[in-house]
Amino acid sequence: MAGIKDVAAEAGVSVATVSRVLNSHPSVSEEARVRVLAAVETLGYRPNAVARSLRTAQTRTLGLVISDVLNPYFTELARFVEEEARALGYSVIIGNADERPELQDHHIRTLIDRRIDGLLVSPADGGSPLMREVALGGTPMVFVDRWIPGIDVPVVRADGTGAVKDLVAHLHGLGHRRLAIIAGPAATTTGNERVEAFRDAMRELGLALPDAYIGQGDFQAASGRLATQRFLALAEPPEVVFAADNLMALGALDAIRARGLRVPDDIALAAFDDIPWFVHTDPPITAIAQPTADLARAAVRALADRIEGRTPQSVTLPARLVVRRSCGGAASNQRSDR
Amino acid sequence: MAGIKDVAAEAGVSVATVSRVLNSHPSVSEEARVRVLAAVETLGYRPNAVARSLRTAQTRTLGLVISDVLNPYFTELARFVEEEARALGYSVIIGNADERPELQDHHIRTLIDRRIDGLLVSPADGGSPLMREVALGGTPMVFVDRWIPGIDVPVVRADGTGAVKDLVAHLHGLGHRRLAIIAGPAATTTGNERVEAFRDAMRELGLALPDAYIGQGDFQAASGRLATQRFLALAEPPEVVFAADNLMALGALDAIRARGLRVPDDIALAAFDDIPWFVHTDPPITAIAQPTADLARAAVRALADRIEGRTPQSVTLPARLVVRRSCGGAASNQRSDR
DNA sequence: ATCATCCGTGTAATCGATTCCATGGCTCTG
DNA sequence: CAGAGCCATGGAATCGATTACACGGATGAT
Repeated sequence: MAGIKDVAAEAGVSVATVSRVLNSHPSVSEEARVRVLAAVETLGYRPNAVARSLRTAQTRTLGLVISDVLNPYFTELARFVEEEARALGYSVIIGNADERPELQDHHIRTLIDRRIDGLLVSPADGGSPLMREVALGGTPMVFVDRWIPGIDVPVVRADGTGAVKDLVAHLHGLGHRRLAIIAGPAATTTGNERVEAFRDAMRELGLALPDAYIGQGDFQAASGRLATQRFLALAEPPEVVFAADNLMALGALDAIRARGLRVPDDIALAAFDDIPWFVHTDPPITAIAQPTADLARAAVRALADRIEGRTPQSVTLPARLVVRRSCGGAASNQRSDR
Repeated sequence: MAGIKDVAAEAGVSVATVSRVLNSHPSVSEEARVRVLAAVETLGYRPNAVARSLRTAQTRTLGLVISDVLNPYFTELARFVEEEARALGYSVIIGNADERPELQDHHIRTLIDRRIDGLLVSPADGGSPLMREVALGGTPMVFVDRWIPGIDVPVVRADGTGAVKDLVAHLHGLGHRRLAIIAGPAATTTGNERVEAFRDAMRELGLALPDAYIGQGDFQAASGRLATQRFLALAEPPEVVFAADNLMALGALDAIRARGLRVPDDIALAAFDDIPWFVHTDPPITAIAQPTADLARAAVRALADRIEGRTPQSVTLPARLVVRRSCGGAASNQRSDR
């Protein structure tokens, strides 16, 4: 593969001049420029990004570590992150932690070794020593969706409290009183916040959230299934199950079906995170939608700000309730999404 | 950040010795080894992968260019590709082409510039000049799922002909005679092959596939919706719609619902590509499942073979039919997947 | 005892770019 | 017309690793 030296030889100039042309440095004569460009063209020269990175100490690459690529919410997030990063001239390397802290650490380490310019993380746990070290070590970093208290890094996330309040009011209005929730891992912020928001919203309406109505999940479908089986086995099962993410909602749906029950007639179901498939399930599922694209864009911009010496800002955007048929009532096939 | 020189100084040896220890070169005294390791530990030294790559001319990174990350089939593929690559000591950079050839070219170019060791591609089109050039240029490359005729590169894919035949027999057995298909883009191999397999299977049963029953899609939901609307507007609409991928099936489901029809009573539906969500749609959708994990593993291994000087092999694995309720008949909620 | 081998180690070249500094020619100014 | 300043350019240092080569000392064979 042709190098800068070959181009210099072909154009009859020095490598310094070639480099200047390629980086549009002002001090280059028009004649040299055209000669270099012609040489680049005939040789099909492409600069070696590895060599350039070594010298300039920047890779124009961002690392994105997410907890589960198979979760459509994160897939979508990743897609928009890449889009915005590309617009800003960065590439993205995605690391899938699969909700496993040690895998998360593995990815963070390789990304750092590769000298990525910045790191976007949705932590799978409450904070590995490594993550703290990296943040303190000066690597530009931004948390997205989830964050870790005590690590001083900008956070870009959605605030679901308003939407959860709307949801609880909606359920209350439909006559439901016994509401249960499948929580996410206690080690994640989203795992806790959603339960708290739910509990608060219920309290405001004078409803209690007994411990038996709090299932412990891990953001995976199987845990949603299990938690729901427990709910259904209670002497007084809940009238509504609210899953803290979309995969657990699917597990819940499974468990309900397996029990021979029907949604929403026998039991209602709602989920945090709206995904396209919820329109097509039986029945379509009422969900809380996050502004995924905006979150992704804001996160990338915050990270780019940090990298390029500007002051990054934490961003919190509101989530909103999308009512479908899974909780009963008249709300029908409305095109409330997209 | 500490460099190899700092480690050498700390350990009281030369950089060469440090490098030897780190690369487990045999000619190092036990004493030097422990001293270097200790120095590495106290300094928290991590080798700079960029510098190493420049010198060794390998990045231990694979590029994966897929046509649509939001398509669960490709998401899953990407996830298993990363898993296998990691097991083999490679990182993966994913490029999402969004079914747009120019975006695909962009990703290929940046990946080449970054000197990835090999490229895994599921081409979005019939073959850009760039792709041909890269393949000819000696970059190790493997096609996965889709491929480009005329480019001599190993192909790892699923063969759906058997499963399609099973599907058509299943439909025929249920009494369906007017079968329609929503095809993928003609520029993709999967777009054509699936139609051909369908047509052949029908012919064997003495059925014709009229042009009006071939919808042109682009593997996106919207195109499935459109094609289905056309089918339903025909004087004699089909009894079955078979979508060549999962997103178009979803679009078809939308169109059928919008028309006020019911699946499978009014019209049957089946899809190529099985995804977890198909279990939860209304009704669960009969689909042709690809062995995604095996495909991903085979593709990565073929690429690693090529990179490491062994002879890579093309691999074709059979897809299989998973019967659910969307085509009618007795096939019920069976757990036929996973 | 002598010479060849081998082993552990260090010095320096190398990968392919960017960039500091020196240089020579030119223009501008006083 | 001389000195200052600027511009285009090239030579060489540099980034942080790997590795070819040289070298001295120890070991083994004859």
